[in-house]
Amino acid sequence: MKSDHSSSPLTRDRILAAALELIDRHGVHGFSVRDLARTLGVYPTALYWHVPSRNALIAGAVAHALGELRPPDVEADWRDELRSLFRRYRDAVRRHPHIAQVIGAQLVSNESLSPVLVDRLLALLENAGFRGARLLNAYNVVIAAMVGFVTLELSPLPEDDPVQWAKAHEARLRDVSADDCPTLSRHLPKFADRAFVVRWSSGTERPLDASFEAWVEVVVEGLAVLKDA
Amino acid sequence: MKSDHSSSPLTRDRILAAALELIDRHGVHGFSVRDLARTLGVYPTALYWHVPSRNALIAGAVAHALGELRPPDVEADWRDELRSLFRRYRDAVRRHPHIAQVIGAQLVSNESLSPVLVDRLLALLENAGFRGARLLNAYNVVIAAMVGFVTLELSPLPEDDPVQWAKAHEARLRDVSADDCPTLSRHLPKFADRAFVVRWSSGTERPLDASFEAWVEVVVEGLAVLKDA
DNA sequence: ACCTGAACACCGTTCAAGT
DNA sequence: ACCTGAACACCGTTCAAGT
Repeated sequence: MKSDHSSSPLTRDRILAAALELIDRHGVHGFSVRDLARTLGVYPTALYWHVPSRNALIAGAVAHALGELRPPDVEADWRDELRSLFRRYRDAVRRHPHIAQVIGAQLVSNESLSPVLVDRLLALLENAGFRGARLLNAYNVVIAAMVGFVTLELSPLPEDDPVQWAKAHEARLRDVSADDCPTLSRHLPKFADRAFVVRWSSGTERPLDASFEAWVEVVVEGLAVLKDA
Repeated sequence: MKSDHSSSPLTRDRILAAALELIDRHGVHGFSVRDLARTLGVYPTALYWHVPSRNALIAGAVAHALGELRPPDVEADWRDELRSLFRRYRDAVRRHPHIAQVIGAQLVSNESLSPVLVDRLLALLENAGFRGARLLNAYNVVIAAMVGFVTLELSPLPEDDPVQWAKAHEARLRDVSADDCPTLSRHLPKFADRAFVVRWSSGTERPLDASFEAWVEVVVEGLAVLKDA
């Protein structure tokens, strides 16, 4: 399971692959340069010859994880292509859930989406009929939609003491007063641990599949309205 | 400008307010417990009597920043209420841009959205006609939409060396080949620094106002379709 | 109840030195 | 070109001790 990295020689690729593996295991917060060096059987400072900083290591690992993400087919139906792009993206991130927070929340990760993907997405939207300012807006909407939901869905528990935090949050929700929050407490049974804010598990353990599919439809249908507005 | 915190006595509220101020100044990455203690004129360990951990400090500061966020008016038109909720949320986060990454990317921040807000949002959607599983999905869509775009828009530059990173990323984009990426390079003039991935400034300096408004319409219109599907 | 003070086990990154 | 090795300036958190 845990592959052996302590063979020679050190390359940028081997370093990033090992970094991704460590992030998968311990999360971004728990990822340290010194740990990585230990795994690779070198001095921490040896890594600085190949990669400029810890941040660059994380960004590189994320790019490594999203490298496989297939761009849309420019000639096919734009709605179908967007739907499957959204699903492919989600699947790719779910293989490395801890990177979600980095992609959503750090501009560095912009490097992790390939220019080719951007190009094909633009071509797809242009073929669909989006022009000028509408093309720019539609593009931004698609990227935000693709990344946004998954970032939230897979956002990790506090790294300190996840188990205790989950129990505390669950208790806090059960104690919501029916006087102050009548609608929430009425729906709590069906919402508990299945809705943003009203949950104490990450999407890794409890995926929000149905809501994700609804999300995809909302965005696609909304874009159709925007196009013909 | 930089208020004096070194007066007595230490309370949870004073600590969180000071923490928020430090995060505004140095970002989450640059925020340290020891710095905060210096600001407050106490030993670092004194803080641990009031707050359990650094993570709790950050979560508390975020909650402090979003405390003012006004819930929707349950009786009014649901589309208008969603539109203005989205705008209020964005305005609130823009006052403390560095917290965006925490809200989007850490489950802890769930504590920062008040149960009352959740309750009113649910009531609004129920009044609009969403029922059962559709209500759950619509709710998740709204939260993801509210948080998602802004998290991406305000995601910070790499804390190491922002200026140099921005220049490097700009250069990388200008060098995109017209052979591999014909559509992208054709639209680059209009897209440069105004679109996700294709930008090197954060939304703090270069807000994506028009795309945000498009986003709001896409989500609202898409939800209308979901409701009557 | 609330804070001091020392101590523990870490960090990321630099720079000179080796090969 | 690539890595060692020592060193710098930090961290978050614990725990016993003070008041």
